[in-house]
Amino acid sequence: MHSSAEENYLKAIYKLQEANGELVATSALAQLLGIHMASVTDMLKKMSTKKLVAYQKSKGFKLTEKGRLAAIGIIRKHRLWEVFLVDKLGFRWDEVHDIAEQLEHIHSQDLIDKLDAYLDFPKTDPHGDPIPDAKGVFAISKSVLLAALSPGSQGKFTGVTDHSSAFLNYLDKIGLSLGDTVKVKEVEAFDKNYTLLLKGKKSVVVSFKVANSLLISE
Amino acid sequence: MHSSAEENYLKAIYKLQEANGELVATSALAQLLGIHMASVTDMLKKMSTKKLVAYQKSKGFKLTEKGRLAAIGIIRKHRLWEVFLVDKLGFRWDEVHDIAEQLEHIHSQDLIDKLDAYLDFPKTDPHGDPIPDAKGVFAISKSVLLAALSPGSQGKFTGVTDHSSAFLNYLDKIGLSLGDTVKVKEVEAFDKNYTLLLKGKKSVVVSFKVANSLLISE
DNA sequence: CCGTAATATTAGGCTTGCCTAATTATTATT
DNA sequence: AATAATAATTAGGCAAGCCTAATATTACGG
Ligand SMILES: [Mn+2]
Ligand SMILES: [Mn+2]
Ligand SMILES: [Mn+2]
Ligand SMILES: [Mn+2]
Repeated sequence: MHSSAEENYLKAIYKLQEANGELVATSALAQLLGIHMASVTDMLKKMSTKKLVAYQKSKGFKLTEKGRLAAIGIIRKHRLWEVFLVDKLGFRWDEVHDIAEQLEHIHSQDLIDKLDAYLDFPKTDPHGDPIPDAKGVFAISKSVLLAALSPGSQGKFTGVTDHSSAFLNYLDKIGLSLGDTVKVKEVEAFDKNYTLLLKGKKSVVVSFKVANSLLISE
Repeated sequence: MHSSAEENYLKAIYKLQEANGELVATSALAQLLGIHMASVTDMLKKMSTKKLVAYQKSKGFKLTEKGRLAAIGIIRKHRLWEVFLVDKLGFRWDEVHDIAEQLEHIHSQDLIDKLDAYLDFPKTDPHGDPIPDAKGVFAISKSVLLAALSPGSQGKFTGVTDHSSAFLNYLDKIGLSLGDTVKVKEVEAFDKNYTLLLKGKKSVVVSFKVANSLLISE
């Protein structure tokens, strides 16, 4: 059984590896975890001994297969708990992350299996992020940033790349929800503002910054 | 916010205080928590500084009002989570304690409020133990040990004093469930075996040891 | 290729929560 | 009351995870 600290390292390393390719830097991990580099070096040596990461001194490190599977297990738990909090307990999507950060460290395979079944085996969490199955396999979803679409194209809003409360609340405010069909009506050349048509009814104008944080599928 | 270790101390002290009256001994706490006396003395000095316990060196200690309320808060969370695990996820009553031991340490008032509402404000947990309300108040329930009843008397089976899996499984096996109406048909003078009538249908014979672990109400 | 800046590691410490061994306090026994 | 047994505390240490300061390594501009 891994400690909560180890599990948080695993998640963070996984995230950085996904984003930036192979080798992860001490500095990047320290920044993501909000701790100092010396602490990261310390911990990585221990995790290396446990074969959770492959560590090359002063070069960088990456997850071993064992570490990768452990990381995916935590992510699975985090996202399933988020679904529970929103679907069953009625939390808003901007409120659940911090609680899930705690719940993801509960150790019980039986619990997570039963929770998964209770939630009817959800494929995505409240933010549109994919939930790996019990074997650690993610359903492949090909989505693109809304900011990459040209006027006239449309698709379904299926995820966000910014998970901050501020951003999620903003989306609530303008009435943009996961699953909405969105059509790019116009892209203003001057300031790159996007005019979007939602489900053919209302239209909203969002900045490039926002368009660049919305994931569109289909 | 208290650490999980502190919360476990609070719960244990509360339990001992309930069972044995006022002052709690270092040795009793050490035994209940499965740690050494020196560790308990250490921790109590810290918790005393935090005004969670009133500590009289070499005499004993007890919870302050602050400590008592904190302890009841943990018990409330533990029991609500047990209800969730049994009622919603389909765990058996003998499987939930260890998982609840972890879940009780999740810090979120909002979470526990919403969970309580989702479970429809249960008054007892799957073992018949009372769940304190949000203000820390227990509904007073006057129950007696089945072993204290004489032939002819009856009541409702509403709780157990032995929470072990072995005992709970045994009750499942003989078909005795929380809420059953139980009538004492006969008490064998020779070996103190109890012959019980369940809901007027089947009858079972249980030992004194068992009768002494069953709580009866009404 | 060299010096400097940026990255990373090492050394030494701290807090939490536990341990063992030694010492002191309390309680029980004669 | 003196002694023995039991309970409790103190002293000194350890592992996990963090920290700061010092040192080493790598990368980069000239
Ligand atoms: Mn999250
Ligand atoms: Mn999420
Ligand atoms: Mn329990
Ligand atoms: Mn219980």
